[in-house]
Amino acid sequence: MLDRKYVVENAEAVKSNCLQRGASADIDRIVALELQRRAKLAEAEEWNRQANAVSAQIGKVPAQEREEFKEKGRLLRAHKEQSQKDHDALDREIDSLLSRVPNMTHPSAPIGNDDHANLEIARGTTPIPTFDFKPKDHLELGAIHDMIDFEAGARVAGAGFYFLKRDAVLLDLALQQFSLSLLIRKGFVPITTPDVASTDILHGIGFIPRGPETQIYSIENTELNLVATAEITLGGMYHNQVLEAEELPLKLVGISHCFRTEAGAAGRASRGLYRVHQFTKVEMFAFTTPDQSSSVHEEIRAIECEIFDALEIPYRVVDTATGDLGGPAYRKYDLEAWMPGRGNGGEWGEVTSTSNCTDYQARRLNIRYRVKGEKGTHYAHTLNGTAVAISRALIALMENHQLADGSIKIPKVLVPWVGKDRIG
RNA sequence: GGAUGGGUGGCAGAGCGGUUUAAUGCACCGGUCUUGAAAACCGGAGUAGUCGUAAGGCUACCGGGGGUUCGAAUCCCUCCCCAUCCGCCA
Repeated sequence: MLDRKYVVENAEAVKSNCLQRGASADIDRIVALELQRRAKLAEAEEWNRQANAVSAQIGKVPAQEREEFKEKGRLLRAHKEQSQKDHDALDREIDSLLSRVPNMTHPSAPIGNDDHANLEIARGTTPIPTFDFKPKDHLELGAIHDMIDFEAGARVAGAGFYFLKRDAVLLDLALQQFSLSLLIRKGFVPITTPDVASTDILHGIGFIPRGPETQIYSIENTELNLVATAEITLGGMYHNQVLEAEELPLKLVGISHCFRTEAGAAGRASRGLYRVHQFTKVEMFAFTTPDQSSSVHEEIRAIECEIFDALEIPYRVVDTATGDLGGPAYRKYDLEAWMPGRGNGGEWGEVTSTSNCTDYQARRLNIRYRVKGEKGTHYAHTLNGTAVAISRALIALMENHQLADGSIKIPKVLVPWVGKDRIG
């Protein structure tokens, strides 16, 4: 959420930002309502002040005059209640309008309506493989080695769920172990998080759990929801907390299951593991001061590259265009891995994403930091980035490392965890 | 899940309907004293919103929400959390 004061004072900049991001938001109305709200607040406070003054006198006033003062107090409180009610109504309306206004945008982010405007800015060290045979997709490879069981997943939980079996399980755990230990070496604090979170935490991060197009599974008769990413729980971890500036940047690496309804995604290219309702993800998260966030964002991006280079998977890095940033991101980089089994002869498919959300999430979550010796507090900046999303990493890994006989080469860095250098 | 006791400023801890602008102690910052330090003494200090060029006002905040009252940290309801005990259980 943006700062109201900022919106009032920079209405034109906010408007043009909304335009670039394809967000329809009535900024003029927000500004007008906010000005009304402030006036109502001043009014309510003034009634309250007068009422307080009357109440303070009652104890000292002679008994026969008390009734008169009480009546005066009642009247003032009634005025205060009315002003307060008006104020609260304005406040709620502003809040609901403001929650649909996206974050401001990094000046270097490419401008455009959707992912076609995304800008490729780098490639990984592993070249796109050339096969002297017809490469199989991960579904065929999975079937050969009995690694993924979609039919059983459907029987148990419906389409979009699956069982990992045999070597896929070893790969799953190997990817987690490898990425986690790499991040621990880089100073990230390892964390396993709840797989559910309350609705207000989801709102704070920028998810809308109960809308018609929600991506979120909610638990009936509770305020709990299955998390779509550990970003939700890691960000929520410090809800309403004040951090010390000297402990920033605070870098976390969390492991969680991720649940997504994928409502409205039917029909999109989604064979196999690419778009599923549940997967496991190793996620980076950072709390920083405002002047640290850009460099930490670059650091997270570099770590994502390091991981996929180490996995010997070809990828490109994309600077996400304004129209494709979503609500909270100020800037976003995606890693798109080469997936030989996608489309006709291979396609890029998103495997990681890292966002600098500046203070957009921290404002609603009320996560602040304090500088020693200075008065007051400031909102922290939050960043998130995928280390490894297991399902998509598996696709890229299996399809890129396949050999003519259908066997799959295990990248060197995973061999210690898998216990062998080849599947099949 | 049941029973009981609790949630007050950075921490400890009083207050249980109106001089509370939340006592007091510790920790913290500044000052006096001292060659320096300690001790002692004096003073200061929370968060947020809002008004004001400023100095400085004002309002809210004693786990969250609601209620009673002219007035609530204090009384009532409700939810959450913590502690201890019991039950159950990976």
